[in-house]
Amino acid sequence: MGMKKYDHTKIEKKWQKEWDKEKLYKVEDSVTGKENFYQLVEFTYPSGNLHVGHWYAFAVPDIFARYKRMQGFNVLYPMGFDAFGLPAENAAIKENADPKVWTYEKMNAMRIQLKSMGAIFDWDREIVSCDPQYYKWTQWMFNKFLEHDLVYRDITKVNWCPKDQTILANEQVVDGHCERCGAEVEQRNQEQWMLRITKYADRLIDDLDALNWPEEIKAAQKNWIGRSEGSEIEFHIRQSPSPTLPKGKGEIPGYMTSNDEIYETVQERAVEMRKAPTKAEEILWDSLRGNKIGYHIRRQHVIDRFVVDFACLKENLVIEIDGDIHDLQKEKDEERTNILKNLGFRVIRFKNDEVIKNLDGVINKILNELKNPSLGEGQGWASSEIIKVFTTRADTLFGVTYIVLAPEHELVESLKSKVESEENRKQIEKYISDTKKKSELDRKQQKEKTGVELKGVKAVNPANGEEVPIWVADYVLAGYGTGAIMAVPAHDERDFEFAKKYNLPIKRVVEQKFIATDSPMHSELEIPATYRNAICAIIRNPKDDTYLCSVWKDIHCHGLITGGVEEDEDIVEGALREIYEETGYKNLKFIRNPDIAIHTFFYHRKKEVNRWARFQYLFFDLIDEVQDSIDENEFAIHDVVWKSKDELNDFFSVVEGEFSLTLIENNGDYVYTGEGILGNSGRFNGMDSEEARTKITEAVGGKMVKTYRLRDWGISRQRYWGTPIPIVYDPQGKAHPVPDEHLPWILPDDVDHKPSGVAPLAKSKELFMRTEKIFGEGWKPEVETMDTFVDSSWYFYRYLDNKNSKTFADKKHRDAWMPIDLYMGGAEHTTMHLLYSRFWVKAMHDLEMVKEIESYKVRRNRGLILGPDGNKMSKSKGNVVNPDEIVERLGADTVRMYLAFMGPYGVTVNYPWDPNGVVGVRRFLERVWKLKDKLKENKEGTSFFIEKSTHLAIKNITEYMESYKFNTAVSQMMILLNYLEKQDVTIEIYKTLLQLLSPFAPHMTEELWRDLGEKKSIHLTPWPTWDKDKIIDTVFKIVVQVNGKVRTQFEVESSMSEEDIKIKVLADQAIRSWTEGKEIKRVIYVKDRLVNIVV
RNA sequence: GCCCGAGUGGCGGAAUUGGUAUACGCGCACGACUUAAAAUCGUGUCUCGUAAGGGAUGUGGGUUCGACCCCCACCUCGGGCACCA
Repeated sequence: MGMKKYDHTKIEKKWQKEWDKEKLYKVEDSVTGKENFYQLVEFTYPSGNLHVGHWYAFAVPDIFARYKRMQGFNVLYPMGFDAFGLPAENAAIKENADPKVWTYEKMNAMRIQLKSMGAIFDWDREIVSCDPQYYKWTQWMFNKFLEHDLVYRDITKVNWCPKDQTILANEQVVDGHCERCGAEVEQRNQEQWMLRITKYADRLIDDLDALNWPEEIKAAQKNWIGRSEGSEIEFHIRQSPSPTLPKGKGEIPGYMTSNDEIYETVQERAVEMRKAPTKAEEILWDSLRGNKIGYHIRRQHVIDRFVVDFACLKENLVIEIDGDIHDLQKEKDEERTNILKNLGFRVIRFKNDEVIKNLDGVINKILNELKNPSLGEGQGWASSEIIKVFTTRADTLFGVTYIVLAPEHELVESLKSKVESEENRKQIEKYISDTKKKSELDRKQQKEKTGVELKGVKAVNPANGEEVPIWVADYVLAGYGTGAIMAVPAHDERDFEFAKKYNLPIKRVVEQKFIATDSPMHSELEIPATYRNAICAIIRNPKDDTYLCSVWKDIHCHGLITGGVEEDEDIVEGALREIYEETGYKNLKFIRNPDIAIHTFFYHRKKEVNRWARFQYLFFDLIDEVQDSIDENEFAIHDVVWKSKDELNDFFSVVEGEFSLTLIENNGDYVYTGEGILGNSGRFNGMDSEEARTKITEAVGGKMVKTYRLRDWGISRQRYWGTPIPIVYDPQGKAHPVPDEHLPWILPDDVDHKPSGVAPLAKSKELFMRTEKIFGEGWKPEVETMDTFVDSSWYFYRYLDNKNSKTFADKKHRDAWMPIDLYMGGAEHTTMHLLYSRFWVKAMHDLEMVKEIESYKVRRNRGLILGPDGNKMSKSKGNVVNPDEIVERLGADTVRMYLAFMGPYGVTVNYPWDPNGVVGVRRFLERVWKLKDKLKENKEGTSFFIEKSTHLAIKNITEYMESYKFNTAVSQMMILLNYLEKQDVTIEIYKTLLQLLSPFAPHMTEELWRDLGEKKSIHLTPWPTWDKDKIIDTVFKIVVQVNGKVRTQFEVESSMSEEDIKIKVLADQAIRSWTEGKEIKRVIYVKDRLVNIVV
C-alpha cells in the first residue's frame, strides 16, 4: 500500500510529470470510435501572475473537459497566450524592460503556474499571438480583408487616451474613461484603419437566434449593435419671408391684384384642393412617387399650389399642368412661366390631356429635366435644400413643431448664410464653436439642453405643409441616424424639455385620419389623461353624446372590453362595474375624450406622471367574453357618471400626464396606434404599429431605414507592442498592402517604445530601411500596430494547426474540430471579443477562408471570484487570494474542487472566496483518502442499498455535469461518501467513487487508483454508468396533506394501488383527527409522492 | 429611461421545474478523544410556542387541492445600453 496520509505536495507534482511522460493529454485530430469535442476558454494574457480568477476560468472548465473525455469524446481543450497589448507594454515600460523579453519571461512563469492546475492542456498546441508565425496570419487576413473592401482608411473621430497615448475602440471606453488606465478619454480626429463591422450588423444580430447562447448575451450584443428601424423623412427648407411674390397690382398678369388677394385665393383653393385633385395630378403624383431615382415630387402646401401644380423643390423644378379646375391659370401661360423663371424656377408645362394619355413621356421628361438641370441653383421662395430626419415614430409626424440639426450637420454651414440677421449668424457660429470645445463627456453630462434657432429658415412638414422653425442643438448627435431630428415635444421627453426651455409649441398628436392617397388631414385635440397605474376607459354614449372615462388605480387586469358602444352600451357599462366591483377603488374619476368614438382600456404603468404617458396594453374586442360573464343586475353603480363635454374639459386641465392615439385608415378600417402601443405588440384590426409607421412614411415620400449604434471598428494603435499593420506607402502617400511573400511583416526591435504620442515604430530605422529596400526609395511603412482584439478574433483556428507555415490552419484540421462545441469565458468579453470574432469568422466565411458562419456553438459566461469580503479582488483592498499559496498548502485538487463547489458554473454570478469553505473541501478529500483503509475485498459484501446509493449518485452527478452544475455534483459525491463511510465498502464501489471524483481531483484519484494496483491511468477509464434497475424504489414515502398542509407521511410499496393508498390514508388515525366531522371534498393523489385531502 | 438577470438560514447555495422549502458545505453550539489546544469523530442548528400547532423563500395581490416555481404590480441588487430620436 502507498502513503498513509494524503500528502498533495508529493502526489501532484509526481503525476503531472508522469502524465507528461506518458503523453496522456496529447490530442489527435481523430480517434477511432470517438467523437471530437472542442472546448475553449479565452487564452490568457501573460501578466505573469496567475490569480484565482485564472483558476476559475481554466481549472473548472477542465473538470468538464475531463468529464467529456471519460464520456468517450476526443476532447481538445487547448491553451495559449494573448501576448500582445498595452498592459505588457506598460509593465515593460515601468520595469524598464523590453516588452518582448518581458512577455516571454512572464509566459514561462505562467506556463509553470498553469501546469500546476493539472489540466489536460496539450502544450504542443500552444499558441502565442506575438509570435511572428502567428501574426503572419493575422496580417495575411488583414490583407485579404483589405482586398475585399472590409478594411479602409478614414478620418474619424477617435477616442484618444492621453495617458496610454493611443486610440481606443468604443468598446474600450467606459463612461468616458479609458477601460485600462481610467484616464478621461479625449475626442480627436485622426486617420486610421477601419474594419467594416457595420456591414455585418444585421447578420450579427440575426444569426444570434440560431445559437445556443444564453439570452442575456444575445440581448447584450443586440443592445450593443443597437439596430433600430425607423423612417427617413425629408423636410424641405424654405426661407422666409416667403414667398417673395411680385408686389403690386397685376404683376402676375391675369391673376391677382395684390398679395392679400393672392392669399385669399390661396385659402379658397386649399379647401378645394383637398377635396378634388385633378385626374392628371393624381396620375402624376402616383407615378412619380413610386419612381426609384430618388426624386420626390409632391404636392405642395397651398401657397405653392397657387402657382404650381407640382414642384420638386430640391431641383427648383416646377411642373405645371393646365388643369380643368385651374380657371385662373388657363390664360397667359407664357407670361406666368416667365415670371416663374424669373423667380429662379425651371418650368415644364403639360396639358392635362397629355398627362393622362402619355404618362411615360411626361415622366421621362420630368426625370430628364431633373437629371440635367438647365438652370443653376435657384433663389426665390423655393430652396433646393432638404433636411433628412430619422425617426422611429413616423406616426407622430403631425406633432412636429420644430426641426433640430446636430451642430456638426453638414447643412448647418449653408443654412447659416441664409439666416435673417448677422446677429443670428454669429450666435450660431458661437454655439457651434462652443460645442466643439466640449468633450463627449461634457455633452453627455450637461443637464440643460442648449440650442440656437436658425432664424428665417423654415422646414416644411411633408405631412401637412406646415412650416416649422429649424434649430441647432447638441442634444442631437451627428453620428446617429441622419444627424437631424423632427422634434415632437408632445411625445418625446427630450424634445419636450427643449421646447419648454425655448418656449416652442407643443402639439399633441391625438387623432389623425390619414388617407394615404389623399392630402393628410389632422386634428389636434385635448385628450384625457391617465394616471399612474391606472386603467382608463372611454365610452361614448351615442344617445346624448356624452362620454364616460374612468380611471382606476392599481388594478390588475387581463383583457377587457371594447366593441361597438353604439350597439350595446349597457354591456360595456356593466363590464366597467365589474371591474369596479372587483377592485373596490374609490377614487374613480371621469374624464372624456370627445373625439375618440371608441372605448378602449389602457393600462398605464409609467412611473412619473408628469412625463408623457405611455401605455402598455391596449385591450380589444373582448366583448363576447364580457357578454358571457356579466349579469347586469349583479352590479351596483358607484360613481359611474355621464358627464357633459364642458365638465370633462375642466377635469382635463387638472389631470397630469396624457396619452395619445393615432387613427389611421387602412382599406376602410380604422387603425389606432398610440404612444407606448407602438413599442409594444399593440394591434388593432390586423394592422400593427409598424405597418402604421410604414404607411405614414410612404405617404410622405419617406423611406423605412435601419440605423445602428454600432460603428466600424478602428484598429490602429499608436503603440509598439502589437501586430504591425502590413501596409506601406508609396512616395505619393498611397497605401499598399505588404505582399504575402514578405509576411510576417516583422515588428522591429530598434525602437524606443515609450509613448510620446508618435507611434513608436516611426522611430525604427530598420523598418524604414526594410521598406525602402523592398519597395524602393521614398516608400514608407505604416507605423501603427493593430488592436489586440484582432489577434484574438481568430486564435481558435490556430490551435488546430499551430505549426503550419503555409496557411493559418489547414482545412483538414479545421474540419475535424470546428465549430467549437463549448466556449466558456468571461462576461466582460460579451460586446468586445465575442462580437469581433463573430464578425471575423463571418468575414472569413464570405472570403471562403472557412466554412462556418459562427464559430461558437455553445457559449457560457462565467462570473467572478470575489475576495472573502465580497468585494472585487484588488491589491488596494487587500483581499487578493493567491492561488499559489493555497495550492501549496491544500493542493491543486482542493482548489479545483472548491471552485467547482461554490455555485453553478456558466452563469454570470460572482462568488466570494471563503477560506473556511476551501478547508471543508480538503476535509472531504481526506475522508475519501481514508476510506481506502476500510475497503472490503469480497464482492458479496455490496448490499442492495450501497449499490442503489452509488448508482443514484452516478445518475445525479452525470445529470448535474451536463448542466455545468458542478456544485451539486460535488454535493452528491459528499452525500455518497457520507453514506459509504458508514458501510462496508468494496473496492468496486470505491473505484467508482474515484472515477466520479477524478475530473475534480485528478491527482489524488490517480494516486489512489494506481495504489489499488491499476496499471492504466484513471483518466483513461470511462465515466461510470448507472443501472436503472438498481435505482428503482420499491418503497415510497408518501406525504399526506390536508388542505395542502403536511400532516403525516407513510411508507408504501410501489405495488400498492392508488385506491388502496387512499383508503389507507383516510383510515389513518392522525389524518382522521384532521378530517373528523368534515366533509371530504376531494382526495388528490400524486403518484409516488403525496396525497392531499381537501375538506 | 430602455433591455437582460437575480432576490431562499449567520454565509456559499439545494429543491426532481407546481407536490415534504432550507440538500451539501461553511460557521456556530454541545459532546467524545486529549493534561490542554489543534486536528478528528458524534449530536444539534429557519422562526414563534412548554406543547398541540402557527409563521417564513424581497413586498402586496392573484391563479391552484397545493406556489421559491405560474400570472399582475411594486421594491432592492447586479449587468448591458443610453440626449440613439
